[in-house]
Amino acid sequence: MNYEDEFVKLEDHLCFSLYACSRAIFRLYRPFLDELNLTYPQYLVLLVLWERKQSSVKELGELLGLDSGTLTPMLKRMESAGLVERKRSIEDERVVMITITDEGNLLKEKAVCIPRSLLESTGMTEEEVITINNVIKKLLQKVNTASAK
Amino acid sequence: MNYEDEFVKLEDHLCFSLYACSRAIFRLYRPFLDELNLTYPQYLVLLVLWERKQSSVKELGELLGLDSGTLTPMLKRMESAGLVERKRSIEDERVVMITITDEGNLLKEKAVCIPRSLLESTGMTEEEVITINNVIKKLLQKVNTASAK
DNA sequence: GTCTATTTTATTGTCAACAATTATGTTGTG
DNA sequence: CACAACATAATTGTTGACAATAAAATAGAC
Repeated sequence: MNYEDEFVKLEDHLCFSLYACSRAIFRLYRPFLDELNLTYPQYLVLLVLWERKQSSVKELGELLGLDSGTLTPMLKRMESAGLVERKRSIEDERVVMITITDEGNLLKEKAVCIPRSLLESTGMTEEEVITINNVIKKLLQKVNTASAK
Repeated sequence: MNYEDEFVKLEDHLCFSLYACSRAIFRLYRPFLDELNLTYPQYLVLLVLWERKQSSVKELGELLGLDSGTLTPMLKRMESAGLVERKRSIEDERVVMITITDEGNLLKEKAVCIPRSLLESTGMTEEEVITINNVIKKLLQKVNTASAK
């Protein structure tokens, strides 16, 4: 059977499955993140900053695959929530450095249990998740290679 | 090694991989969909309507996992683009039926080659894609079961 | 050193996602 | 019938994505 003979059904589009699945997991995260007053993308920014304390907007964008049109307003919201600081670099005034605050660091303690809670609520094993993640990471690489051309 | 010992890095979060991958594939679709003046979510709506000609907003929402706050404005945009019609059902005036127009149907011919083009640009085989899709579909089911509780 | 090209962030505008609420209509129970 | 419970869409407000553009600073070429 050929891809084009019968135009594929919704559920047979890999992109749709990924899109639906990503949003479905967002929904699982929400109750946990609500307690920390975080959105999922904000949580991702903190994941980066918990590791490295500081990052330029550009680096964040590269890591998360987001551009300044997304990050700038988001980081400003996080700044007014007291989670991060935004300061222009002195060496190069084009770059804006994002630094995590003490308050932002405190959230790490509360957030550290979230992945495990979610794991349990789906009834999956750690190994399963790692296996699937490896599949997706490989796919992501292929897609990124394709779009770079 | 335990999940919580070292708080996992960005790329080890399955949710992040899915989220990043979904957006990366959106980017691959964009040039093709731009030619049809469609966004990816609009393309998904059409995928449904190319199969069944007609659907209520509620059904669309269940199939796509989107609520009326997302669908209503989107369907209105598609209506003013001439792709669909919105009409309240006579039997039950609460439901709004979405019907595809001739113009909307015409797009199917142009869209039918998109999945294959994307496949080729990633250099993946049809089997690979189907395999990954099955993994994601299974994951989606587990996640949806978890959030239903 | 000056001019041009490049880098980096910010801004603007459009479209999506979704929670919370409202409006309207239907169904079920007494 | 009347009234409550429920179902369906629409609306409103907030946050994200991202293209396109602008603004500012730096680096490179000559």
